[in-house]
Amino acid sequence: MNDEPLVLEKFLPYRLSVLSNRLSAAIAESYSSRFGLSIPEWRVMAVLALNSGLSAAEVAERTAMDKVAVSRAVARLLSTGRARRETAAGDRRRSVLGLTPAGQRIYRSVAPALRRYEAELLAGLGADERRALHALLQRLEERAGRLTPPRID
Amino acid sequence: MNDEPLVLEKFLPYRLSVLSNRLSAAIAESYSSRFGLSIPEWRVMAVLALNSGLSAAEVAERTAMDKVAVSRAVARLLSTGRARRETAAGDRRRSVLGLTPAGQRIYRSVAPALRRYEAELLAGLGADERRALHALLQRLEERAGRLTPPRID
DNA sequence: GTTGATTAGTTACATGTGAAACTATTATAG
DNA sequence: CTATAATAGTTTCACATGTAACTAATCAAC
Repeated sequence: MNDEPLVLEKFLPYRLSVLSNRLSAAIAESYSSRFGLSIPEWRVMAVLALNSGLSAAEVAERTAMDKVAVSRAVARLLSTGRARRETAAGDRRRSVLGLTPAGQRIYRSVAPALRRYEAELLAGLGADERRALHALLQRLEERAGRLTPPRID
Repeated sequence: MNDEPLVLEKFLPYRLSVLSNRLSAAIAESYSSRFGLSIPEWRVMAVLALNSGLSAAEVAERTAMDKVAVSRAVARLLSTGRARRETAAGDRRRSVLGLTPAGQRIYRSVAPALRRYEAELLAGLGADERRALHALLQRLEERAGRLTPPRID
């Protein structure tokens, strides 16, 4: 039905991957060089900053990370004094996570820089274009969730 | 100037990362389970299929991979009989890469499935929306290239 | 042409990552 | 209750990946 060749540079998933990797690398470099944070650590911090008291599994949900990655990121945040952990009263399997004051300070230092960066990235777009981008991404996200994976004959 | 919290789920680089990882994982699963190809191997194949005779460095450019990743992917493609390599006449450092017939068969089997997948992904969008998406991505790509990295005070 | 600098590509090392196995705790079935 | 299953989180192992060091070939300068 469609026999055109697959040109990598025009293939949407590839373009998203390249763009995303560029952005992530630039962003990660900033907080890694300043605070020695990895991407998983920063994601956990970003979620805990606004949702104190989550369990590891809940953090995993909201960061799109798997539980192993969360476990490791939390372990490092604990050992560097940036997160705290208690055991949930009533279910001693569950942990109750939060940032320490030191962790909160780091978050308040990193978050605005990343928001500025995002703002610069979007600076070329008008309000309508931003809305369009937002809507398009949302449609793609939904659709990606439902889609049946590629089937190679 | 802007003190709103950074909500991960609304942060553009994060959204792109999650979407891109979902798509890449679904796609990679298909050719990995069918042919044992890794993402780097597939990318190299996709480029060589349409540009036979490239050197490793040229492949690296077009796939946005670094030279080490290309070297390893090529090594595996050679050992599995899917790529061939000669030494460039006139510059014996340079390699001249291409797919073997076996590699071409795999490409012709995988590429249409991925194009169908992309088509399904875009099926919800009208022609105008696709153009808008294309244009927006292009603007973001350009801008990401120029942008100064986030500066944390 | 010999020396030093560059370029192409590979190898080594240290670290990151995912899948599966494991521990501890809680829930469910009988 | 007791036994079995399910859940939260950690650890282990094998493998992937990035950085830096390395080898080989070419280029540039003299």
